Amino acid sequence: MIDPALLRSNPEAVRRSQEARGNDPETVDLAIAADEARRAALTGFETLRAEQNEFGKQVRSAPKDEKPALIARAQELASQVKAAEARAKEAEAAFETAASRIENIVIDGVPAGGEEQFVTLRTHGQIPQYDFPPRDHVELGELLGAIDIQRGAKVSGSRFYFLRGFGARLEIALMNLALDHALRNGFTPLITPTLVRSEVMRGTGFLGEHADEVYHLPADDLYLTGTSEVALAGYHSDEILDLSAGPLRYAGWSTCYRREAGSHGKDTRGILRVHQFNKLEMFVYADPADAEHEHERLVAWQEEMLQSLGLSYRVIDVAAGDLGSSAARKFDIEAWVPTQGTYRELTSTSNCTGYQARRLATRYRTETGKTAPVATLNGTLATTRWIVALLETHQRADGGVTVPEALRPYLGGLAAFAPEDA
RNA sequence: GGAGACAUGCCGGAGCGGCCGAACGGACUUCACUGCUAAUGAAGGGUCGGGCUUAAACUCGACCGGGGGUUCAAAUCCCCCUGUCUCCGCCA
Repeated sequence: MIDPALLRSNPEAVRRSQEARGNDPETVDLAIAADEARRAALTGFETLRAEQNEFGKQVRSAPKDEKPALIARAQELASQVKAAEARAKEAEAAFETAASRIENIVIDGVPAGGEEQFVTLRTHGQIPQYDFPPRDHVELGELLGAIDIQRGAKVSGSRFYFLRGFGARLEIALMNLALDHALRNGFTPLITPTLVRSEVMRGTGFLGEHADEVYHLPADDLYLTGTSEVALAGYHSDEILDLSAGPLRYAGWSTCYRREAGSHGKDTRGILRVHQFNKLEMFVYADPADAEHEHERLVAWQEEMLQSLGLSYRVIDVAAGDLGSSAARKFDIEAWVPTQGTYRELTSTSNCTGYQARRLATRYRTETGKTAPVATLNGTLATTRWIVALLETHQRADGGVTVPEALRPYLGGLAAFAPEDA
């Protein structure tokens, strides 16, 4: 939710942001008009209401014989108030609709334009070279008995899979490595519900344009979350947080469910794009003044993870037109996937400033004692998808895979896994 | 699955349809007292929005789980929803 005060005080900035995202800047003028109409309707209602309240006091203290006349007059007033209140509610709803078309204000420096207009901030690691034809993760997964896609499809359909043996252990190890990394950096682990009520799904903005990405269970009117961000964002809704000791950092561990409705034919091979996977997600409630620094910290922690796993990657500043509606800036880290000859997204971290928190009424107390929306940030610390880059990057000519040192303690010291171990 | 009770501010807990933004306690903040702490005394409070403002102050409206309704007037009466708890049954 956009800050209505900003809409009034600096409509130009809002217009610029909408343009950078490729949205119609006219949405801003419509929202401003709706805001004015809303305030006018509200003032009308409140004036009448004040009159009615005053009248009520007279009725109470009037002598008995004067009461009938007063009540007759009061009845008229009551119907006027009722009508004015209905108008005010309508105007309020109209404003909310208009305001919802305005996405979060993009931070200065974010590249304008669409998906292809991202800026590469830095790259890390050499692009790995092999003196044998590298196998893709599906082939490696089969050789190692680690990934079973055929049976995944048999049991649940396309984009489902079994992780088995080394693959299953690898995912758990990866999640545990990430969890320990989070713990060292002061995160509180949280295992979140993956089914949420419609209000929470709506409040976190996932039932907007991307509603068809979300699994819905109509019998119970519950939604399966595509990321623990949903539950983590809802966790402190309607609360005033104490941020005096620094930001509140949570590491949410959950299974994630995505319909992938708009991506038919895309990444159909393997486990790159699936309906169900696990993810360890960082989620931070921060003072808005500290949000951009915190965002840098989140990227840094993500990079530490990828580096410790020996993956080559680039960090990109995602273009405005490719940001989610709540994000003011987003950094993706894409790891090199040898058999695809390109970088693929492994992590994503967004700074949502106060946009998400305003709608969820998550506030903190400023120095003056007033409340203001907190800034929320999120970022991936590990997901199932990482297995793709891990297997492919660390493969050997015999189809075996070297385990990065950081992961070994989580695999009972295992340094490598070969087809004959399967 | 069946039956019932409850939902009030940071917490506990009152609350005849108008005198209730809400008693009383506790916590908290400020001040006083005390060499310090503790204790004691006094005072003060919430949230959201509108108006007016650089801001504060001021002022108006709304908020007693959520949504409707009755009424001139609802924390209070009625209906629906959600949640919590208790008992019985069932399953583990």
